[in-house]
Amino acid sequence: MLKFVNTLSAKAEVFEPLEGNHVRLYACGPTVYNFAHIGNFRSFLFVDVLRRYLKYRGYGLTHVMNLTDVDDKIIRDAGKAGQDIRTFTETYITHFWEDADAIAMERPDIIVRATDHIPEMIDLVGRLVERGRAYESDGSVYFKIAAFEDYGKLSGNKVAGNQAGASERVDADEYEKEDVRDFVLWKGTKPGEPNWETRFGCGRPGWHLECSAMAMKYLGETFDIHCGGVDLIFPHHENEIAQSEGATGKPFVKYWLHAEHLMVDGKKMSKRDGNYYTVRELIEKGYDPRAIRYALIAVPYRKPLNFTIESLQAAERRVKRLNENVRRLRETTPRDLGGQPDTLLDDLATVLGQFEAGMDDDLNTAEALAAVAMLETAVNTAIQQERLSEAGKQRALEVFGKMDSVIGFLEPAKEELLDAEIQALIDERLEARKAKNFARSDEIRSLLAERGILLEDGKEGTRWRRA
RNA sequence: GGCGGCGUAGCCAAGUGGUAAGGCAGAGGUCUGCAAAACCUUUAUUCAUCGGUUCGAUUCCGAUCGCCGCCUCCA
Repeated sequence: MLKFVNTLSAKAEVFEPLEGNHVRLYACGPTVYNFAHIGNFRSFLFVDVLRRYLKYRGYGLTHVMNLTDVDDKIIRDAGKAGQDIRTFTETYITHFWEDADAIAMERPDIIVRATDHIPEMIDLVGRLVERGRAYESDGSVYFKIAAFEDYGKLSGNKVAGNQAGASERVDADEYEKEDVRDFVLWKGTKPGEPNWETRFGCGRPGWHLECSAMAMKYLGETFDIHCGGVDLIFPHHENEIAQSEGATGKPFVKYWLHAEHLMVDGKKMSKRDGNYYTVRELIEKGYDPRAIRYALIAVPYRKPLNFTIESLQAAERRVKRLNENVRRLRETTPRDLGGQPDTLLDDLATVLGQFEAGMDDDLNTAEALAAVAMLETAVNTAIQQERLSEAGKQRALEVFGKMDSVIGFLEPAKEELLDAEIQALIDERLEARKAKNFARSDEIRSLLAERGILLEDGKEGTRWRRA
């Protein structure tokens, strides 16, 4: 039974889609003003694992992700680059997907840009104004928190700016609000900023508004799951609830799921503090992208993850071993067990059960990965003891495939052909080894190495790989 | 100040009211022309500390210490 810890209740709840077998999922995407760092990707990979597991469990899925392509930092940095924001953000959107592809992130079904949804946002603002939950002031439109009783139900935070000594900052706000708690829906135009002409005047959308408008456009006024990082709980998601429920009078989201932060050296990784790694930077340093994926999902999503190069190196060894173990399984010739019981089949069932139990438990990837490791040991043991049956081999490959549809660490099976000359050398070496002619064997090994082919001798024969 | 999270072996980490999964690293062994890989064995009398509840707590309650996050843009 699939369970999630819902931020709304702070409890584990059994997952039941609102309608039949179909899940509607919204996840806040990146603000595309720079390269996303691996802390951002931890959050996106959590959503990736979630979407993969929902599909694994047989659910239909509509997964929407937004790209915030208009905000203060985008305007600032596009200005520095001398580009319009569309051109500027296009570059980082491209880079975002390059990184996402490298770490095997599946694409959401619907990917939307904020600037393509201005009419929907204005429509939402209109509904809030009609219901008395928003007001215009000095060219901007604000949400009136006093008119929305449920404000704070997600975060437990009733009021923004309640830190001791916060009054100065609130007073310094450049917009004219009736109440310091109120937040801006539509920002009145300012010189030099991109803006849209609307019935609420010339301006641009507030950040929170974007997600409410786009989520409801594609998923309806009430949908199943909304994800994001914990730092979005307040105020972003709290404000989304206020805007959406304030306009529709209906529940906005059934399950809110939030990923904890990635830390580096014990501190939250962030662009502002400069203590961050990007995916491309780690790849350039030679780390395996699949290992980056492993390191980012190995710790369950609701726990802070302290990222270190050591943890990445450990992940790299694991991913390499996993791929080699699967390759060994593919290459091993099964045996006839001669009527002896095939205990591997029992082990496979146990291990798959643990994998699913772990994932069912609020996506406990640590437990699921333990199951993967035990699967590897069970298979290797069967091979070692020469009791891998045809049925066992097929089932083991199937189980690896099922697990990998969720975790995504396996390289696709490569069918590489060797040229005839190299194949002849490998064959000759095999003969030399049989004849215990080790001098010739080593000589051929060197010849092959010069051609970029490395040999590895194992119990099941000699394997080659490209250097 | 308000709200919330965390503290398990050298490191990462799961987990439970009934006596500690898994991974990485380390040690020993099997195998091997050498090596690698693989497999086997081994690595926490103990789960930050101190109290309490209980037949029994790492797991529940309270206190203390330490670390982190949100309350301003943030994944």
